[in-house]
Amino acid sequence: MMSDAVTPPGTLPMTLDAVDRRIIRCLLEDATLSNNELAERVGLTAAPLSRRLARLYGAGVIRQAVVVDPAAVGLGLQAFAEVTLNRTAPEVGERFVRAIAAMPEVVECHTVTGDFDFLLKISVKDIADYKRLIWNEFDRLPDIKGLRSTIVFDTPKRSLGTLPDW
Amino acid sequence: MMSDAVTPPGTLPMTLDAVDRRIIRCLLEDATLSNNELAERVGLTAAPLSRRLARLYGAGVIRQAVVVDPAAVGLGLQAFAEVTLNRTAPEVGERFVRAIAAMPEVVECHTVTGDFDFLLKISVKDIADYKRLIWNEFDRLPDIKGLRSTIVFDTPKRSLGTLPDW
DNA sequence: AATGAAATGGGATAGCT
DNA sequence: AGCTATCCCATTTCATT
Repeated sequence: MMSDAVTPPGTLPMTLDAVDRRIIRCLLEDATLSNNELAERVGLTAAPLSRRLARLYGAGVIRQAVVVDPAAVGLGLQAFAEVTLNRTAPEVGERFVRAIAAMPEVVECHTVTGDFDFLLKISVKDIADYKRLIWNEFDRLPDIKGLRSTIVFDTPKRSLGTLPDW
Repeated sequence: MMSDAVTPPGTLPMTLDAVDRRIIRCLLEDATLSNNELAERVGLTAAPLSRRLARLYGAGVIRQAVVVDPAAVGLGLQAFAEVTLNRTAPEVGERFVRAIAAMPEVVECHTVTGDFDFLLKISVKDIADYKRLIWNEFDRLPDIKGLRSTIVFDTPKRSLGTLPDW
């Protein structure tokens, strides 16, 4: 099979071969693997593996992260908010993005197609905290035409990364 | 201020003090920090920091992860799908969860309040790939009453973890 | 009980074949 | 890519407050 040349953001195009993909797969399954364990699993020795890893990290294909368990730090409630703006001018959207950038409760902000403009993912302590966020923070923002909240019960599936079926 | 006792999933309750929180904050900002750098930033030496880290990882408060840049591996399209089921029996939902668990394109699945049952986050190559997923995979599933797609233009904010304003 | 200093052990990486 | 050697980093032990 051919290796597709792909372009990480802000970097040069990079070609991933089958070994690179196996490396990524293994790391997605277990990010705590040592280079020796990882090398063994992908059928390599430590040195070339180390070089490949450096390439992948350097090109921005993968990056290390530390994930916090929300409940463990007192964030018991997740929600999605569909936001519609009065888009009278181009800078309305940019102002909104700047505003939510300053709100730590807003964990993700996507601009989307459809009958709303932004889909936000929000992480707060509890329902009271969510009410405070909506009433005291969002309702202060200008140009918000509509906001629909969807509370998360639970999350039966979450995979930090995915790969096409190579 | 008091340290709240919190309960990571499947583990014993754990108390996080101010130093723990600073550690977590620093790691969220930069997961590649060495223990020495991290120790310096939180005002500790390497030894006690190492112990605190072991505690945090052991209790499941934080965990290491490797994040893949979707575009870099050929996944150029993100979407959200709001799914409504014919919930005639309790096992309908469970069957659905099992089905989407086998679909690598479904990166997240949340059960939610509101006028749909599941919110899915989906990561695919392009629009053609998305059509294939919806038409060939989802439309084969029984009990799906409705599905509304929302395509992501871009993601102006994404923070892998958040902390309450301690 | 938790910190800091020092030593030890292991893993990651660079040079070479 | 593999082997080897080096170096750096993480961790453990111990003394200390």
